[in-house]
Order: sequence, then C-alpha cells, then structure tokens
Amino acid sequence: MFEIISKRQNSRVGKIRLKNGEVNTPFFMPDATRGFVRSIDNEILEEIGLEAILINTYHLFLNPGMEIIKQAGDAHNFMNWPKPLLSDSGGYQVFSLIHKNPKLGKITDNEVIFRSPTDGSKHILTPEIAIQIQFDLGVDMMVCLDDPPPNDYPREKIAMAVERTISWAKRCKDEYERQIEKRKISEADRPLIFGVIQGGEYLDLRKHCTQELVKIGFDGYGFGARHIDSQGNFMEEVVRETAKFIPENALRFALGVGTPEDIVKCYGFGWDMFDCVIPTREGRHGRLFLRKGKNFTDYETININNGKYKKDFSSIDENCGCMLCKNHTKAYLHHLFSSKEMLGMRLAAIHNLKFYVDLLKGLRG
RNA sequence: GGGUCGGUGGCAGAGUGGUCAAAUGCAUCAGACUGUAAAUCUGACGCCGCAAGGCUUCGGGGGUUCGACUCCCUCCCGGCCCA
Repeated sequence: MFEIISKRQNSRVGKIRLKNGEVNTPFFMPDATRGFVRSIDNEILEEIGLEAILINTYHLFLNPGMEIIKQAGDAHNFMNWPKPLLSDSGGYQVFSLIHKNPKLGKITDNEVIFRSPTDGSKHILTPEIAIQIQFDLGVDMMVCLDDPPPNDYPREKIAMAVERTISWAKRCKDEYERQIEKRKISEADRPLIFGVIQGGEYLDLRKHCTQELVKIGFDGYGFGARHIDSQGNFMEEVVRETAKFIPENALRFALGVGTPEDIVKCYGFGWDMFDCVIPTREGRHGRLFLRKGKNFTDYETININNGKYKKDFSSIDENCGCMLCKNHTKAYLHHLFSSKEMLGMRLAAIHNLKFYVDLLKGLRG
C-alpha cells in the first residue's frame, strides 16, 4: 500500500495506493472537518492538485449524523469527493473541546462524553464507536481515538494520557479487525489505520508510546497533540527523534502540521503526511503566503487587511497561477476584505492551499 | 417672525453637577491563529510619555459652583411645528 520510491537521509518520497486512488508522499491535506473545506468546492480542490482531504469523525457524527451519510452511501458520495479521504477520529476534539474547557465533556478510561457546545446535548465516543463510524464514512485512511493532553500538563498527566491512548489504540485495532471481517473487506480495499503517538514534550514517553503502538501494529503512526511547546516553539528534537522510533515501511503522519517551515522540517525528519487549518483559516483572516522566488521554501506572509495595500496595484504572487494571482491585485483583494466580501476569504484560502500544494510538490522533487 | 427639540471624540450615539479623556457600535491601525466551537479572537485608537503621570477637550463666549459634557445667560448652527 505504501511504497517508498526514493530516500535521502531521513526523508523519503513515495506513493500510497488506496481504495479510492493513489496519493504521492509527502502530501498535505486541507481540513474538511465538517465535510467541506470552508468556502472551497471540491472541483477547485482537485484543480489545485490536492490528492486527499481530511474529514472529522466527531463533527460528521454530530452533523449531519451517520444516518444521512449512510443514506448517501458514504462520505465520498455525500461530499462528491471520489478521491482518497482520511478521517480524524475525534481525538483532537478531546483536546480542543474537553481539555481546554472541562465543561464541554468528560474523559474516562472507557469513553469520552462530549457535551455539544451549541445545544448541550451529550455524545459518547468510545474507541470502538470511533472506528465503526470511520468504516461507515468509507474513508481510505482512519485514525485511532486518542487522548491528546495540552503540552503544559504535568508529566504524570501526560503519562496517563499515553497509557490511555495505548489502551484505546488496542481497542481500535481489535474493532478494526472485527469490522474488516464483518464487512468482508479485501486486503486491496481495506482502509489504512493510524495509531497516534502521545507523550507531550517528553521524548522517553513518546518513545514508549511509539513502541507500544508498534507492538499493536498499524499502517501508519501519527505525531499527536501539538508539535509546538507551550511557548509556541517547534519541538524540533522530539518530532525528529520520534520519527526514528517508527518502522521505515510505515507512514508517518504529522497531525496538524503546520506552518510551511514546520512541514519542511518534518519532511526532513521523515514525516510523510500533513494536515492543518493554517492555509484556509489564515487565508480567511487575510494572511497570504507568498513565494519570494521560484523556491517555495523561501516565502513571506502578508496581511492583506493592512492599510498599506489599499493602493498597491501590484500582483499578489507572480510565481503563483491560482485564480487570485492570475486575475487580481493586492489593492483589489484588500478591498474585498475591507468590504467583508466572502469572495476575498475564498480567494485567499484557495491561494494559500495552492501554495501548500506547490510546496509539497517541491519537496517531492 | 413665534414656538420647540437639539448641537459630544473620524462617523453614529450614550452620558444630564463630581466615580468622565467621556459607555457602546462602526471606521481606522496593528497583532494572533498549527489533527477547525475560528468570515474568529486580542490590543491600540485626544496630545506628550516605556511607565507612573501630566496637559487640552463635549458648537462659540460669558456666568453660577469647591467642582460643569451636565445648571443659567447670550450668540452661532440644525431639525420639526405654527404663521
């Protein structure tokens, strides 16, 4: 399923063959958390050159709910995205909702109880349910439910989260095998399954977690929680060394990574897969990633909201061929943003995604 | 001409004797955003100062008062009503 085509030091270029198509590694997936990349149609995502996108178990489970998705067939049919999909397990919501705001739910060794921030309703996710949902979504790659604690938690709490993540990973793998058998899925069509490595900033915990997950056995391993420390600095050593604990023939997924420079660094350390909200969210907020030359790793960012762009009729990024750069000036994009016109946010998000796609293409060589 | 209501910071608009350099919204100027509770959030926004603090403000002028954006007089300007 995963084939390494070339290697250089720790990094590698490869190809994954999945039920719904091939994906060249390293690659970046935009987050279509609720079944859509905000403001951007799938047709444009394909046109930009994206080969896979990420959807979220928790969010789709809540809305529209699995009944609707099953009626449509699966998530590919529902979204009309025939190419590979990866679903995140809802583990990140354990972090972003509950760890950050305990009122929004409760984590026990057995399950996660979410309280919907919008209507207060209760939703339970167990490792088994998370896997069942992901089979119903019909994705090409799925992720085990995990417990990602904030990096500034004390060591003993991080260690607890590691043990919980390992035990949930085992339950996920068991459920995965049950589902494969029950649904009579062939080896060629089976979705890949990823374990998630926790351990915060502690390399020994990361190592222990990885080793235990490898014992269970997964197609790929994700670097979980956050790859930046509580001060916002890239955890270079932990991210670099953790990659080395993962078997070479397994995929290495740097979850939630990241800025272009973080992605480039992670790639150098041997990570193959990335996803992040940065290009779309920051685009919507007016931040644009611009190449400084032909070399995509040399870039700068601008905030198109800044007053200095009001009369700047220069092109946005001469080295980009996206619909924004082909057709419009900085002054015009500034005007769209100051008018709060959604077209501006949309064009900026499209541009940033194109920047990411090209960056990854550049890494592949 | 008579009556009446009103004139507050870039705009809109609170405030009606001290707690007011003056609510709030908008605009403006910046910043943040990393497996999406995010078209969101944060800060600045009279002048000087890093700050403590100081200085000058609520149409103009004059007055009452320990103290006025708030009360009185007058002038200017605007809305509405009557002639």
